[in-house]
Amino acid sequence: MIVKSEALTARGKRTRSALVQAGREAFEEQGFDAVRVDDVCARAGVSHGTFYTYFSGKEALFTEVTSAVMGEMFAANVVGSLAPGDPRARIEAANRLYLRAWAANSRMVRMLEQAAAGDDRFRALLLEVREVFVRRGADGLRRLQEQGLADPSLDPRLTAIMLGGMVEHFAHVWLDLGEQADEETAVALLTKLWARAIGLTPTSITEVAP
Amino acid sequence: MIVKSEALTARGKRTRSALVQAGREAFEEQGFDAVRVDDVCARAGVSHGTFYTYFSGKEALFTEVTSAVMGEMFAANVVGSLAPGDPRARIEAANRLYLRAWAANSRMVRMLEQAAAGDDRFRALLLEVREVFVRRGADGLRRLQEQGLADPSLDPRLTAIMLGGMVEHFAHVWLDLGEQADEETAVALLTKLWARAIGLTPTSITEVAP
Amino acid sequence: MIVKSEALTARGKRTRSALVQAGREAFEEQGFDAVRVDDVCARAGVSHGTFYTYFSGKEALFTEVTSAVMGEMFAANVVGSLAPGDPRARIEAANRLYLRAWAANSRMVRMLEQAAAGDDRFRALLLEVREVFVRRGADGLRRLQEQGLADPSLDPRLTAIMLGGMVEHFAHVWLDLGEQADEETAVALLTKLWARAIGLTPTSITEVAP
Amino acid sequence: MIVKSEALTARGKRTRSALVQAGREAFEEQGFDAVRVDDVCARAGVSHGTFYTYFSGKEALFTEVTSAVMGEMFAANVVGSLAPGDPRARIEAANRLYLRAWAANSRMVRMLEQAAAGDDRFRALLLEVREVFVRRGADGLRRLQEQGLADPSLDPRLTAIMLGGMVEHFAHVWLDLGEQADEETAVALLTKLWARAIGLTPTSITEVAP
DNA sequence: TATGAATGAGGGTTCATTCAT
DNA sequence: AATGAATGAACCCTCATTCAT
Repeated sequence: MIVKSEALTARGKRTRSALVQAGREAFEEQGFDAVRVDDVCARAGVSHGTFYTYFSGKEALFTEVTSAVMGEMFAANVVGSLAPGDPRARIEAANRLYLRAWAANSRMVRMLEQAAAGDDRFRALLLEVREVFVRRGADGLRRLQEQGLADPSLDPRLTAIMLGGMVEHFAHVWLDLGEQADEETAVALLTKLWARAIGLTPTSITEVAP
Repeated sequence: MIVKSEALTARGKRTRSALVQAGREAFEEQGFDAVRVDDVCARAGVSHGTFYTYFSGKEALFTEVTSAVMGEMFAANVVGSLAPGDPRARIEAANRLYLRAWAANSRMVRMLEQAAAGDDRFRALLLEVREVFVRRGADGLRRLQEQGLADPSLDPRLTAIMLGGMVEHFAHVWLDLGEQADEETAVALLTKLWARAIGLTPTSITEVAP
Repeated sequence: MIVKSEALTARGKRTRSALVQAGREAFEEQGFDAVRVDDVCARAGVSHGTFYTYFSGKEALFTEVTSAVMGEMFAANVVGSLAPGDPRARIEAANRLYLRAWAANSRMVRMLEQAAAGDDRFRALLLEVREVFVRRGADGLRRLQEQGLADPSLDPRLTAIMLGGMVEHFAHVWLDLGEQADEETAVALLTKLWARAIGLTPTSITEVAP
Repeated sequence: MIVKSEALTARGKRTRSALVQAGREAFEEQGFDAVRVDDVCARAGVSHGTFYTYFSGKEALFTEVTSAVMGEMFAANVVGSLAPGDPRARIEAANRLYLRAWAANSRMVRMLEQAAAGDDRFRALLLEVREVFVRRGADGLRRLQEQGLADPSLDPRLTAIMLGGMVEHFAHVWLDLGEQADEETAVALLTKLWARAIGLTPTSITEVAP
């Protein structure tokens, strides 16, 4: 008797999203295996019987939570694509957004990575999200190459994976492992390294924003 | 009545290392939580009871295994430091060694990352290993800066973290997530990106370091 | 707030009998323990809560259903008693009716047997129904004995139990366990065995019916 | 880590058979569904964890118990076939043995009937046992027919099913439903009914086999 | 040393029943 | 009358660990 989001009374919707929220917090704090269904229920303030009204089990909740997080990551990426300006500014904006998306979702993505090691469905979800970021990075580089602003000999996909990985990995070290750094410094350095790595030609008069 | 490596009969040593080996395989394939002590014993061809002759529990075995892996990572790093040649060649050699070290230990390091999220002792071990790599990268960069071969404005530590992360993360994407690439191409590109990112001045005549 | 059959709106009556019908089907297909109240409600097209408007619980529904079935068995028996004719024809008619009553109710009677093993109320109901059949059989035999048509040394009750059991059991083997046989052959053989077993004297000129 | 009968230490064998014995008692008293694994463990005097050392679950225990019971039924039948003497004496001996086999196993056979309704594996086991009895009865009748001692027009299989069913069913009514009767009377009546039903010719001089 | 039987805390899940709407 | 969300007792099962042999 599992109930989906649709066709729920207001009360049901409230309970369901309380469980999703509680689940997200629990997974982030403890990891998939360490989370007990009862923990989630206690956080959400419902009995454990109620849990099974909405989800078939712990894994189903996890799927729901990760999907939501991945959705946020997608959204962050879309917003980022609106950034205008000269190439360097765009790279900087992208890096900043990327770092912030990670700041919000880092733990859950790591949980997903963990889950992906043992379950192909999670693996597929992970690869799907990753692909969006890779493609966006590769497209950006290709455009610069076409405009003669970046080294045309670089393989766009592989380069995007490597430099994107640099940002993603730094976010992890920074946020999860406690490496000290402030956002401004980090974004500036990431941008400098990225720009130079692709051989970005400084547009003759690089008027920096005031 | 746990027995350490020292003071063991030959038979005891054999049993113990069979358990460590079996444990490593099991952890790599299934992850810490999914591994049951029985799995390890079955792999090692030993009865359950025997396990506790050598280890106080599953966690103790994990500690032992991760320590061994970290030791291999250290060793790889040390070997890498012997590489001679011009800066570019040294960076290339380091990247190649790094990728290979990951090829051998990627899964266990990820397990350690996972364990680090919930246990401070594992966290400390992880940070310790990471520090070795970071320091080596930072030292290398500082030397180049002193020789006037790299951009002196770069923060050595932060830059080493970022570029080292690029390599580490690529190894993960390549080996664990199945991104297609051959080692030569990957090493060449990583090296090119790394070198350009730090503003490496192409040394006209490759004077080997003293 | 359980509502009985009397004093119900038309709508209420419809809902109630939908539940009884759904319950009978469910019990026949799955057995008492395997049936969940939700199954019954789903079959009846009613929400869980509504069930308890009409029945105090699963057992109450079961009681209702079995009572109905037992009623049908009684009715079958009554109809059978109207059969006229010579003794052999009456025995044949009774056997045929008995087999047919089982064809319609076999599963539910078995459920009742099952329930009777653990609950004295069901046991009493079962014995009550059985008694009707036994008594009818014993009375029939006694009449034949008084008429000098059957072996007077037979204990009427015990004989009725044994020969009646033969018919009942055959019905079970035939219908529930899938033994191949057609009704005509079965009824003829049961009648022959029964008649001979009680030492039925062939009435010299048996033709009664017009 | 389920352990079969073979390859067990003496202690293991003791524990295992204690569980089987406890299981049999529990199933007989309460029926499959009502039995809790913990009940069985308590009866056997072991912790519930131990149960799973020997059986994969409740159903596996039930399979084991029913197999044992069916084995006893087989054995009873084999012993019965040794009975010598004139036809009437043989029928009487068979009926007595049959009643006694039921006295010992009645409850478990009913459990099996119950289980057979929902599980084809149990159904197959039930049919297999039943077939042995049917075949034995049919063979006996056929031999009498060939010797000119019984009505040759009777279908041996169907007749055996019906008369065998009479005995089986009486056993149930007698033992499970509490119908009052003593064994001697019951066996004598069953034998008389059976013999007359098949038209057994009284052998003038009852020569017992040497 | 090695064995494997025994233990029991701990966790996931089901489902009859209650109750506010 | 009907609904369906919420409850929690009751069960099944796993597995790390202990211990007698």
